[in-house]
Amino acid sequence: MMNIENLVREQALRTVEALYGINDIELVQVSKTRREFEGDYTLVVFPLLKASRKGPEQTAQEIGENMAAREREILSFNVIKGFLNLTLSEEFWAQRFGEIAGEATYGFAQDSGRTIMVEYSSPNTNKPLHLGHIRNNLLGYSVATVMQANGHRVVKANLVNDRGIHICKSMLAWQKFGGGETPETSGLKGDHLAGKYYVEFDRRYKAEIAELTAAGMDEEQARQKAPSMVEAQEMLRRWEAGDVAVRELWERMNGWVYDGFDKTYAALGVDFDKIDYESQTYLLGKEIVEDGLRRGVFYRKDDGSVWIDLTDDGLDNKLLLRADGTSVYMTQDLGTAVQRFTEYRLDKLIYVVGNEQNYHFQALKLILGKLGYEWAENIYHLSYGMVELPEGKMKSREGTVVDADDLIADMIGTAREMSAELGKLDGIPTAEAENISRMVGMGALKYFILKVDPKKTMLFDPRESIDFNGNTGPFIQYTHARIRSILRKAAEAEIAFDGEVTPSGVSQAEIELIKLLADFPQVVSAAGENFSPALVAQYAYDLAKSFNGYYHDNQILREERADVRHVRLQLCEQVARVISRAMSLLGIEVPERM
RNA sequence: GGUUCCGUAGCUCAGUUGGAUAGAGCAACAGCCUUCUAAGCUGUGGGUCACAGGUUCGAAUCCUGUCGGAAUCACCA
Repeated sequence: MMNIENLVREQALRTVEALYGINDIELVQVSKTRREFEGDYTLVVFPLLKASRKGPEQTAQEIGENMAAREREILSFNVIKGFLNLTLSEEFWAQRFGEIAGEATYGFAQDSGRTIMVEYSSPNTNKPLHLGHIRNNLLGYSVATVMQANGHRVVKANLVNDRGIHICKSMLAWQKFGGGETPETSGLKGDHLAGKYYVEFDRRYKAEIAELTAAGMDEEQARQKAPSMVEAQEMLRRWEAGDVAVRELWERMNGWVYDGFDKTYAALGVDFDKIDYESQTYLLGKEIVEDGLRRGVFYRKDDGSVWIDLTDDGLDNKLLLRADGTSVYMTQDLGTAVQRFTEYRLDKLIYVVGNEQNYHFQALKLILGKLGYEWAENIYHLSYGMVELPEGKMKSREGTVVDADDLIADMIGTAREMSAELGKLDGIPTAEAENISRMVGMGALKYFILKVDPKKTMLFDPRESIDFNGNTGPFIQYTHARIRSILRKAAEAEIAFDGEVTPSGVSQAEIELIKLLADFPQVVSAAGENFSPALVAQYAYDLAKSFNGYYHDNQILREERADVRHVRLQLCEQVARVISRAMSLLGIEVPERM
């Protein structure tokens, strides 16, 4: 099924070729006609004037007449300034609608044979997830789904940061002040429990620094000499040495955290095909560094540390191996990248990581390129903006973080209250009602996050909370539920509406919706090319919005002309289907009723 | 200071890669439920697209500069 814009474009090309000898498709610009003008597609004639050697109106008129005569899909045309507005026939739209309805996987591309890895989430195991992680997880999951819809094989990867000084801080504080507290004894979710002791560590640590500086030590030194920090570093050394007691504690606490994360992931509806742990991968990359040294891509300083000079590329010198031979973040990222491309024969590796790491990924890509890996260009850093609060950035130390679990519970709670207030779920069994509240609450949250262009910093105001009216997830879900309700009623009344589309039942109002339905495959492909679920979100909203207008102005079940009713019901079914599909790309479920 | 990104209505965001009179939602105001779900629909008001140049038939979009904001430039991850 060719997209209509291209179809019209080719028709226009045939005409201008015959008229003016133009055979450059680049000069043939076709776009959708703006709402305020009559027509479906518009040819911009300005680029053609040089060849036509006539004024804009005259050229447009001439092309219009020729196209209308030549192409049976073109019903009529009008000319405004240099714009040729073309109207396609109702038969054409009816036929296109039939094709859309008949395609089982409408909107989704054929197998591309390409494999794409999407790395996302990648949490630290010392504290619970917050709103920033929510954006990461929803984006990563949605981008992965969009890539699948574009026909690619997708590997969703999570690289858990399960080792390091931050984990030791939680462990140490728990060991000293925890009194044996476990998720079982206190009822606290495991990740929150670890977070509690991370905060406790920080509190003690700060107090120690204050004490030391008061005693005359300078701040930098106090940070290093504070007993808590000394102990935490000692613990990290013992961890690296494989100390049994430390490892046991580490495994125990991380186990609690994973149980907690699993619940949050389940609530968010995200999942992974491959979960790696840095404790397993952090030694990767050392031989790559050796290789780079041999080949003169890297250099060694007198102290033994290894570096690369990226100043010619506008960056700085970058450390790859410490003087003591231990690896840094970059070292292991080089190692994992090589491993992933080799193991999975990846065509693309997408890192969903916040924009605070732009520099790192710029360097990573450059270094891999300099090492001669030609796939380095297939690394893409999907760099998303921070989620800010009205007061500015979230700071865990100042307690201004919006906790993921709290927010999820809030959203579902609000959905529940709102349903009760509106009486929407009266008479529905409790379990189903609860499931609907969950879908709607999560739909509101997910849509709120995903409708924003990933690279932009976005603002979340907890006081105003997330809306359920207007340009929101629930609005779209509501439209779907409403349509499903009509379709249920049609089934009850035993009104059949399958089979061929009858062109006589298609008129302007229907065509407006069919046009939108026809856009869906391009939206999916654009979302893939731009790594932007926001395009899908915007589309779902436009479609729902349009349908609501249509619904308001037109009767469906009560329509008396059988052919018209037939088409309208088919249209309902297809709009519901495409809404549901678009929302599924965002990881948002749509209810049958709400 | 270098690099990257951002600046569109009071607020939150779109703007299909250069096209026509820049669009939604929220908030405000005025309407629409004995009729298929009012979490809906319709209308009103609200803009120097940060600013200044440039490129051209045409610029919110591309280029240059200025101003403002964010991130980053760690032997942290």
